[in-house]
Amino acid sequence: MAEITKAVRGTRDLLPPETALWNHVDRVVREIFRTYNFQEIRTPIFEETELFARSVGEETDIVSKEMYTFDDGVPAETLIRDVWLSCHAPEIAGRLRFNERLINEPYRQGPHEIGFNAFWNGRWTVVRPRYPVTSVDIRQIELYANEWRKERQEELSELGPIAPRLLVVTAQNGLTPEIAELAKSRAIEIESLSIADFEPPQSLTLRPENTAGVVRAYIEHNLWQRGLNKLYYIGPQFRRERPQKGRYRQFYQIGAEVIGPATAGSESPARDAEILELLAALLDKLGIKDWQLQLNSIGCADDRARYNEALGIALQPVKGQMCSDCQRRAAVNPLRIFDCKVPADQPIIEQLPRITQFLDEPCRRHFDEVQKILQALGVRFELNERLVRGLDYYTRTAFEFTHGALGAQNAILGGGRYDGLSQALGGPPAPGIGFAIGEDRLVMALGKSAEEVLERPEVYIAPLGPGMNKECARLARELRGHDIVVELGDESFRLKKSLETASKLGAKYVLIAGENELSTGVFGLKNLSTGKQQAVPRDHLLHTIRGQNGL
RNA sequence: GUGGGAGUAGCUCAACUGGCAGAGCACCGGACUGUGGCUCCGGACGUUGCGGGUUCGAUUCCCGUCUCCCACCCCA
Repeated sequence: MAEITKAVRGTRDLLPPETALWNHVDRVVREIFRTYNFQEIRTPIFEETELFARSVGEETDIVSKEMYTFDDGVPAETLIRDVWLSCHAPEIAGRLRFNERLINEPYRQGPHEIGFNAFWNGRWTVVRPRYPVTSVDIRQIELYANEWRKERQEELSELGPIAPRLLVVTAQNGLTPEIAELAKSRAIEIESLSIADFEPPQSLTLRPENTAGVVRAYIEHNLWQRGLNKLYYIGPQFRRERPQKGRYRQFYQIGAEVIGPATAGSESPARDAEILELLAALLDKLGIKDWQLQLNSIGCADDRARYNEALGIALQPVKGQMCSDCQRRAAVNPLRIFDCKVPADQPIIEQLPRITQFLDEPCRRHFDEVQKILQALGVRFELNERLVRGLDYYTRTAFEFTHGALGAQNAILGGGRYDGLSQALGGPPAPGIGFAIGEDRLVMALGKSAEEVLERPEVYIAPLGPGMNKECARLARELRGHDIVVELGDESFRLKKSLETASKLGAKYVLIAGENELSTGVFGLKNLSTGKQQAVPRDHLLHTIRGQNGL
């Protein structure tokens, strides 16, 4: 068996000391959220596929090709116990498609659908027939069955002989007289199942982002009854895309959502400004310099509809001169044309209408107000009329924070308002605004080394000689109980080795504990940076270590 | 999914047009039996990403494949 020695593509291990950096970020982030009165929410790491299709948008790349989706219900480890021949009526073929890899085109043909069913671990699953079958011909069924069995002789022989049977499944729970007659004439045993025996599995997806999950939870737990909800999350997300700088298939996001009934102020521009100011404060507190806030409004759904139409008309005469990507975008998602980096296209793009020209009065006022508050707060921003958002649920305010050190993937976080999302998912009206920070990229932008935030042991205890481990364990327990970081050596180590190790670990003190010290009750405490050593009675150890911490 | 670059010791990297796979750092031990950093001496360290081909001989050339990096597509 091949050894598994590598993390799968696009995933990675976060190792110490780098994890210290991540913990540092988490700590700072939680502290900021605390002062803005946000509370943590933790949603499941997978949800029903439908949730993401409905919120993120069926047509987005995320949903159409970048999600980790799987069917719940077909056991990964299966054991063939019995093999059946089957034919089922076409109207239930859809219900049988619980394993896409096993069923495909051949099932779509003919008046009846024919295949082999295997009873695996107490569940029915379907084995793809090798040829399209166009009619119920028992002779044909037998032929396929024999071929199939021949191919799998080795696995099947361990299971003993298999009785050929005909499995009939129909929507009405029963055999058609035609099939019954055929089976009888061939002396084949018949088992009849109803459609209810084939429960379609649930399609699940590893979350590609967390806003959908939060809004789902908001609806599920009637969170609107609390008024305004200010929620944050930190956790892994999953996207099946080609790895690149700062882009992993399991990546981490820090995000927050402000959501609630409009009467609770959730629709107010004050919320937008508060979120943006929070982010500015957060980046500053993390010591990230040189960030830029790009701001735009993409209006409400109506504005966007009118704008899309105008954009389409404006593109009509000029799109032929644009790059092939843009021609494709013009057809699929015209807004994305503004992402184009091809120099030759830029003059054309400059001439296109801008979404800001199409904002209705409330949207315009909202956007103006956001800007005014930001100015009052001294948060610097740049209007970027070309900033558009890819996900379906966004409305009005859209923003990104970018950072120079991140290569082509220069966005460190992004977000915006999503006033219609709750209703799109079947919930109550609940305007909201949120953002998500790519934590992998945030850590990259920190410009700080893990060593700077790594906590070093304060005391290294060096037991000297046989029998000293016991006493030193006691000492360690005592010090740790007083919140002192202690590393413990071993009585077999020579003192030289202990000192070396302690020095490498960056410990402040070495506590020397040999037989002499034990009998006199006075221990050697050596300061590794000054090289000075003093004799400290056991009762004073804690006090001495504490007292010198500041030095 | 597409294009380009790269993969050699734990890390950073050498190895000429194909000829015994190396250095620095790190690691372990000793000099020094209870006093670190400096120094000296010694030690361990590899399926050259994986698989195939050409060759007397492949880290080197060819093909395939995997992974990483950079960019595209796209995106919080």
